[in-house]
Amino acid sequence: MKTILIIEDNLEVRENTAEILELANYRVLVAENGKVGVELAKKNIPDLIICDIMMPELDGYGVLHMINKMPETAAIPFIFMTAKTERSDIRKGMNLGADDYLTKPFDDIELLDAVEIRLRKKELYSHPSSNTLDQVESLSSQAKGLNQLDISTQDKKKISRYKKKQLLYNEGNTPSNLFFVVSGKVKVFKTSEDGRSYIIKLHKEGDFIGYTNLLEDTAYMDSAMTLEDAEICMIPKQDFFTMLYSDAQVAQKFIKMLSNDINDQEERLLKLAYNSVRKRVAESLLIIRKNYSTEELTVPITIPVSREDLASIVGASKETVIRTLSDFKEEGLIDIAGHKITLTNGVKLANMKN
Amino acid sequence: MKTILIIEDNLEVRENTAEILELANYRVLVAENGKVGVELAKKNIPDLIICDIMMPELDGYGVLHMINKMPETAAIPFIFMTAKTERSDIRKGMNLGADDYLTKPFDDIELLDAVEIRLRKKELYSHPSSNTLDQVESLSSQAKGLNQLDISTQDKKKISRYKKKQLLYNEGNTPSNLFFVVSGKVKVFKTSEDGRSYIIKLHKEGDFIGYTNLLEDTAYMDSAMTLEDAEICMIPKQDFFTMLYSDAQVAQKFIKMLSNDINDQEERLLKLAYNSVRKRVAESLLIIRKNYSTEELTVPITIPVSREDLASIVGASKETVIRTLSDFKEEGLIDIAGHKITLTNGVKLANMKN
DNA sequence: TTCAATTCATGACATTCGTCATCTTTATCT
DNA sequence: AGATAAAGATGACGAATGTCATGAATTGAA
Repeated sequence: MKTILIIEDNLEVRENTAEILELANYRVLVAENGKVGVELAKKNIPDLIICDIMMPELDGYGVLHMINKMPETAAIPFIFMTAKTERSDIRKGMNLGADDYLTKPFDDIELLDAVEIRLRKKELYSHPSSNTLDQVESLSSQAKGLNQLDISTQDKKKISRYKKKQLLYNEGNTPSNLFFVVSGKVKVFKTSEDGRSYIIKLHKEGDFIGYTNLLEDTAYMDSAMTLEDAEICMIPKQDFFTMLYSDAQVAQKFIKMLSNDINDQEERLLKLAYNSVRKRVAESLLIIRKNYSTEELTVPITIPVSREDLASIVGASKETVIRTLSDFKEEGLIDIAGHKITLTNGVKLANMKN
Repeated sequence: MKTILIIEDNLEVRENTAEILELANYRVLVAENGKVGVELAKKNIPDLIICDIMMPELDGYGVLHMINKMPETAAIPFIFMTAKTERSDIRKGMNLGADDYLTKPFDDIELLDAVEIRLRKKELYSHPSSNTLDQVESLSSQAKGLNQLDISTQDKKKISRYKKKQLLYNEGNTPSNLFFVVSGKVKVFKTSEDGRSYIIKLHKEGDFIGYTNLLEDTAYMDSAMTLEDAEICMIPKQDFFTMLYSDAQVAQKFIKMLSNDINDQEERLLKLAYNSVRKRVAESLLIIRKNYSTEELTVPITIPVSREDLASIVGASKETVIRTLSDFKEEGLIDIAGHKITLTNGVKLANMKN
């Protein structure tokens, strides 16, 4: 959600504007004068600032000047409001570096249009498409293709067949291969001192496994086990590093994968900390679903999962998870047939309240 | 030298404008209609476009639309000219994403001011100044050594001072800087829908902040706030990527940091899932301790921490955490004086059973 | 310093969740 | 297919944790 700061001394205009923006699903901060506004901007780093020109204490031009001066706020799009439609006033604002203006009175559409276009523009500038970033981006995706090509053509012999519940590696092992899943599902999990395990990640065909410890050059801190019969391609450490050092795009690709993993884990930490088991079970089911199908949530999908594994994803005791599943079944959210669970109402599962 | 493209059907206006800009030492391209203008823009990628609205073939709005559509030209600042001073015409241009406008007739100063400010604005987002480049050089060379980074003596000017409880960035913001902590502590946290927050990581002097979303090129998924007065060095996105792509060692360093973060988070996930609050409180205290001192566990260390922040690290309610602290105090593990907690028996805290 | 605002601390109570025990169903292996 | 092992389901109960309310202590601003 984007945050917008409104700086305006007139209560009515301020509240009115705030209301419109809130209805449009922005987070809105308000300040009744320039001084407060600048402080708020510095503290909260909004995504956009709307500021009146005529104000006591510190006028809009002053605010703009200060915003532009501080590096942390200089890049925030700035829209000023003015009752004066005189050309020179607007000109002055634009020449100070404002990005747009609104002449009072303005209606909802004008406001929302201006806000939206400036937010979009900002994003555009931050993601310039002709710079190195994008070049690397495209090269990287090419590299991805090459990678997988290499793997599939290079050495078919190196593909190992694993049976259900076979370990790829165990906590404490020293990494000597990068794993690439050709087919099948693999769980990566960690076990605590008292024997309980938590599934860090589920992998499906096309995923790489075990790169963090390889990259860090440390022993595995988790274990990987197949959930079903699988074909795994093992890329020797040596080859992996050769690839990594010789091809900058490969490095970029792994950097992106790592960053992505981190963000996923942050999300899970937050949810693990504060969501109820009920909600976590629902989300875990959807996580597994994603490993089996890319269909829309409205399509019922059947997933095979042991209660034990599910509990290890949820981070709760097996019994509690089973009870929750029973509840879901009664509520018509899922169907249970043996260890197979059919998600009949994915939408409701996704919108589960705590 | 900056290149400016003028798109204008009227010969006199076109030549006049071109002349002024050439005198001001810009390289000028001219097009006599919208079609030619778009083609020229695509071929030459100017630094700024000035375009008349009323034109045969393809009018200014159409040009702007096409410029915005093509990724290679979308980020070029666009100033439109109009003889009409009517509000709605200017509005229409701005809403299409123009960056500024000129109303005809305009004089030299108006033109040059507008051009200059838009070029400067653009630069703010995309181009690294030579100053910052130098700074990155120094950061980068020090990063190689993985030694303590000390830039405080080198470039005091580029360091921003932050007060207690100031936001560096907010969830949803678009990253445009990499942050480097020169001094002070910073918390990175995530807030759930129902307002509770979880502290993902505590940073101290010498840490980089905000690299994951920068690397992934996505909006921030967490927020960063100072815990005490701090000095933060901001490295523009562009510079960061330049450094990353040009220097394999820097890339390696970030890869290691990312891998390390992942392993830390895995560990926290496991503990959050199965450890008691009591144990998690003990560990959280030790995590904070690590941010304040590298002394042996046997040495008593005093840490300042609000109960709220502590609860956000533990992942439990504030009251529960406070109760646990009271227990610890009774057991002689810690001393409490205001919001300061002294870890008198770090060893016992570290060996806490569930 | 003094006072107001915030933060800390604690009690009472509701709720969630884990544990253990037991029974039922499903999967696996000849 | 039938035997046997493994996994799933459910009840009873207690411990852990969250919630709300209230008063005490601490901090920060004037």
